[in-house]
Amino acid sequence: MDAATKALDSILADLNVEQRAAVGHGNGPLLIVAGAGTGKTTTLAHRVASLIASGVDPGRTLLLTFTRRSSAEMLRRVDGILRDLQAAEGIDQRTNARLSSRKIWGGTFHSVASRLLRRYGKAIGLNPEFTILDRSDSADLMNVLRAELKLTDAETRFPLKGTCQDIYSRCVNTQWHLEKVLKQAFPWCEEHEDGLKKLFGAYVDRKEKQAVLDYDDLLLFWQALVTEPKSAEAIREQFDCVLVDEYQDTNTLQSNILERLCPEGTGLTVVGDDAQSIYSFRAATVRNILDFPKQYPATKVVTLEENYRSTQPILEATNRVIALATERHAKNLRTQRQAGDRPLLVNCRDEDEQTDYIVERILEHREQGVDLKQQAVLFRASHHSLSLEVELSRRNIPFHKYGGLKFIETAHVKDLLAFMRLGENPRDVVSGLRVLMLLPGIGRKRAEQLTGMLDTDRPGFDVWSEFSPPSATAEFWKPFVELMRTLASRTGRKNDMSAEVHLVRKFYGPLLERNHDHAKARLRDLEQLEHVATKFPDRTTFLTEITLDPPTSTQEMAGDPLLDEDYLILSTIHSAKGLEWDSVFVMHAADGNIPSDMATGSEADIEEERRLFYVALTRAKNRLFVCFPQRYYFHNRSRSDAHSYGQLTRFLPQDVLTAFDRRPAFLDDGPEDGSGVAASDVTTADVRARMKKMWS
DNA sequence: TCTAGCGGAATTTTT
DNA sequence: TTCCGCTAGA
Repeated sequence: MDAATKALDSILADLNVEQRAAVGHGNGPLLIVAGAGTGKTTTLAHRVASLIASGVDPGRTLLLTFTRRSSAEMLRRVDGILRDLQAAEGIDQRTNARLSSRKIWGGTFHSVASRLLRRYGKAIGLNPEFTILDRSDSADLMNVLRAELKLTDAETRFPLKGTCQDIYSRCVNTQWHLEKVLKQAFPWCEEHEDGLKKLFGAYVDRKEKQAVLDYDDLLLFWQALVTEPKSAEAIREQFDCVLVDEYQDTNTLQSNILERLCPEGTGLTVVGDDAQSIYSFRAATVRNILDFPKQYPATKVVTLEENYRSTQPILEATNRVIALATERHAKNLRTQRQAGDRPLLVNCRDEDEQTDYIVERILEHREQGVDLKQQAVLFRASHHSLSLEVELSRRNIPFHKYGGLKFIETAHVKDLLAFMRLGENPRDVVSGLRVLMLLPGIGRKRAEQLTGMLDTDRPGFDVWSEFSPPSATAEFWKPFVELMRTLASRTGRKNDMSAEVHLVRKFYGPLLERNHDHAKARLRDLEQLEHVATKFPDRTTFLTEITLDPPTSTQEMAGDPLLDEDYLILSTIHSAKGLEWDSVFVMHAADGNIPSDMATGSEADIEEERRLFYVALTRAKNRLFVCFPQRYYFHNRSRSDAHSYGQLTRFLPQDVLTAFDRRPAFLDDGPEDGSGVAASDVTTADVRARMKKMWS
């Protein structure tokens, strides 16, 4: 055995048998079915590291992850392993920089697509200077076209812009015909099939004219790139190994790209857990992972069942929850960590009591030495945490919130970015219209006229100097055109991005105060954006990254976080995927919230909500709390105490509940005997709730 | 042609 | 409660 092999062995020593099998597997297609907390990241990182150590060129390795955050984490782990390896081999890293993850192509499907398209796009006739529309931009464009095509007659109630966007996106990502998509997912829009066809045709044309791509285009054109024989070969040539994390959340289009990238599955590794598939609303299909072995008959399947995260009592509960799912790769998670508290189902009288309970427990844990950072509160929908946020602020408990409305989606940030996008790509009419309509005196008509003037091949914004603005616009017009010319002149250069944001901010600030409430807070946001911009080398990178990978929490924008700072985590369950904490609180575990009322249309929807609940529970290492408010007040609670009774989530039926301890939030509080409420949940509340349902 | 104001509708998860 | 689209008046 030579030194290198020995070193590799010592690195693998910490892994279990299955993990080692996955890491050491050869070049054939590999499916790693990794249950929650079974060391999926560790395994994948070791596989990447060992590939590199065995001579695979990192620059020819493609690592596709679900978020930028997980990509960074994965590469960090790979580097750590490689460093250990070199130390074990006795190689000084400074003299041998060969083993490094630096050149790996890592990122999300979308960000990798954007890189590839900027490099090879020409081969399929794509202008590599494209700018990217986010979801709401693309809905705005739909809206413009909807009006142009006169599809908006009040009588027919044509679908709203967001719905049009959803339908279009689903067609692209499922690769189904419009008719089938409408029938399956949007039956109430079926009568508009012809109009939608017209709309989508126009949408495709317009995007081409404007040199803009939406999220779906990034994947669609990547697919084209690997289908077109000439470019396909170049791209396939580029990669020896392709590894995909969170495979259960990929869609048909993505699996199709992989198939063309790795014919027969050669060099392809996918990792995932069908029990954690929670993105079907984005056209992800759990079939991808379930059918992978059929798609690539040579597939080796490795199943990881040894859980390193949670205690046995927690695992007992989560196993029971997922056992009720209808179809899945068989798995039964086990752990060596026998000791620990049983998970707790906490009956709260109402939302306020839920908030109080969570806050008190969290503080108590901190007293016991568990950092806030090691505790998380999870919820189905972003707004579920609002009252908790208020209480945390009141008590001066710092927290970071993940998921929900992002900083980047707020009107003022979108406004500011629109200036820069227009500077980058004067053909980007959506940004053009947005920016122009900010100016007083300019509405839809004049904005359209002005963007039309840019349609010529004459570069820059000179034509706008010839425009004589209405009197309301007069004072803004000259500085505006000046600003746009400056921005245009900076295109394609390495630039100080914060200076550029500053330039726009100076012009836009006064307009913001005219157009929006809470101007002060919004202006502060823009200052933060200016600060963040310093990190980017040029405008193209800045705009691309901020659209494809927006900051996940508002606090993340506030510059470098202090490492020693401690804060509580609040997160939507979706955004909590792949993460773990010592203590986890799942709040609002009532039917209607989990599963969400919005997602109980079909059997498949409900199954996905079940998996979502499962994902939430499996984030916990040592302590798990499921909170359930029994009473929900109606919105104007100051005027009346009208309320309805919630029912415990249907994902915790009696035989699953045996794995939980049950307890009221506060034992000796309130007029009623609290323990009575806790002992049985079949009370008049249920009867009344059922009666209410009959009439609603 | 723009904008303010009114009434009705919707209300999740995200690259 | 907020957001969207439409209408009427400037």
